[in-house]
Amino acid sequence: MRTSDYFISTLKEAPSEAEVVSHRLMLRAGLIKRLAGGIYTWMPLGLRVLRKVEAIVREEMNRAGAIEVSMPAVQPGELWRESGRWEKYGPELLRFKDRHQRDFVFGPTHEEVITDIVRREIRSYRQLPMHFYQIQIKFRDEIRPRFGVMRGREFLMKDGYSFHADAADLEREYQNMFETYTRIFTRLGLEFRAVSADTGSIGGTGSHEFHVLADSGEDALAYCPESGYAANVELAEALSPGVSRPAAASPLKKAPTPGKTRCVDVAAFFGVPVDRIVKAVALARRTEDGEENGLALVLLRGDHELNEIKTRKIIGEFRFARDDEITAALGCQPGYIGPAGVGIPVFADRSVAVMSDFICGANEAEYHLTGVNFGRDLPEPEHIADFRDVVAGDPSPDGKGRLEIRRGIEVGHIFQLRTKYAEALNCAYLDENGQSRIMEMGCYGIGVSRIVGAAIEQNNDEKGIVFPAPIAPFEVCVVPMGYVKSERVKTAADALYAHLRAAGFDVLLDDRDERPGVLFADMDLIGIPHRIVVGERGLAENKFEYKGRSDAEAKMISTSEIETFLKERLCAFSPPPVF
RNA sequence: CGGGGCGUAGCGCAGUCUGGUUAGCGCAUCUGCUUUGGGAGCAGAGGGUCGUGAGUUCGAAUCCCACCGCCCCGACCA
Repeated sequence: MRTSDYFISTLKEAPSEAEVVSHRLMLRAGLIKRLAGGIYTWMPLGLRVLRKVEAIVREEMNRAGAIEVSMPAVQPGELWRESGRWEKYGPELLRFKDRHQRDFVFGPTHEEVITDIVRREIRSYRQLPMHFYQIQIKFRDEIRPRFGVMRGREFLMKDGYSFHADAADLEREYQNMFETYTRIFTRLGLEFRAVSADTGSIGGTGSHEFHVLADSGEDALAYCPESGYAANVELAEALSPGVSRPAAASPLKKAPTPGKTRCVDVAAFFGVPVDRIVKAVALARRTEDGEENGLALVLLRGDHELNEIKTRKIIGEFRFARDDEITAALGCQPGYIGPAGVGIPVFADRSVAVMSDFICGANEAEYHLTGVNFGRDLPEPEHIADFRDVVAGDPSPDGKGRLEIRRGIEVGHIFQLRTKYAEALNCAYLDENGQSRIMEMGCYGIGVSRIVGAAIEQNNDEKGIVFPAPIAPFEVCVVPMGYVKSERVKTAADALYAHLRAAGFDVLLDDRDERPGVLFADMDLIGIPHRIVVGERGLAENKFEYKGRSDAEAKMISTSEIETFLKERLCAFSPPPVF
């Protein structure tokens, strides 16, 4: 491609709406344009990247034995009523009516549609297993779209659904997908990690998320370098401290702590580490039917955070209590509440259960208690369990080594659904004995458009994007110094461009009549991994100048050796040409 | 949903508090000349419903009200 025949639209300054680096760079490089909140046009350059990601995903899914289909984005509401998700999905599901006032949704996912197809098409165990996938636009009406295409409302997703006669075969395909995803993210050239994930209310035997590692990621991942354990912090278990509670040594005292409502402030006020503080989190519980079910306190160490998913599993559905509810139940505002003398259930995290002589709120405005001890000053907690997020340095749940924490962007998720949807939609087959049996089901997602944002989030510098070669919009660019002014340079650049194209390279010739600085800046910004400069200087010695996007220095390469040189540098897993 | 901020040319911004010439600056765009190895210089030009609507006023980008849109934070960390 020649830039003169193409469309490149870069900006020196990023629109002020963009906060995270990948979003800013995608706008500056002209990869995307915003149309509405969380809804973006993929401009030609960005589309090339998206298509390259898509091509790798498709190739590996096909290799793994999955079969591509394309299901409608618009789906009848009736099908969602049948699965029960019309009521359960909530406002993220975009619903609308057609001219006959029939309900429709814009699909956020396709379990209903694929299950409907399979229940009609597949009748015999002889036809199983079957794995269908598609790469298609989804819409989820996110509460708060942000970070450009990383949390957009409209996005491109690969979603696959597998159907099996039994759980063992589902397990086999799940493992197949685990390996396939590992291959996909490796080929994409990304630093990633697979972690155990929460299986939520669905249950099932397993779920893994694939995360691109980046400090700005929305998820925290716990992993153990020694044992290989890795899990989303949502899930990672905080083991019981291997110590028993020390005996009480200090008397109970009440101390004024005006204005000290945060644990760190209270700790600083008393001159003790924050892990000597116990904080009480007031939760308003709900029954399964969603009715209010009174307040409860969960006690955490001052340096720990409540894990909502774990808590939900232990005490059931809840929301955080409002200030007025807390005042009504405990007699003071948040900041000074504590477990002593309260008439509501008190739960304690394992790490709190082994504390003695601790500090906590006095349930009286502007006062905390010190030297507090279970058994002596207040009853033992009703329940002791794991309520907190793990932190760096915690022992690994598999008993070997200590955890470290890194942040990640979730780009893939594989899931053993078991029979949840198949049962709701009566998706059954006849087994060897002619008996009707419900199918086992797995689902496997990859956020194709999110990968583009995540890749940039992970790979950029002050000059712009540093695309991994397999997904760069072009593999190599030819940058002539004075294409319009120098006949010699023009001839050499044209010849090199033709030669590289014939050799199968995905090459961009920047033949714009611009100053060199403009060309360099744009090629750096859009992240082309390999650059060849054609100039009078080099040509005088029969040489081109090569520089990798992240190389510090350029090097001179003989014109006759440039093809071999480039071939050695290109990614071994080069995807097939896209256009 | 709650709090905060913003909305002026394609992008980044000033002007708004304290109403008053023809709404301004940088980048980008177009023309000419010069320049040509890291986002050039000079000269000139085009481009504006000042988010929308309704008010106050002799007069509104500026003040009042409503609405729309966008961004950030919060909706655990008591």
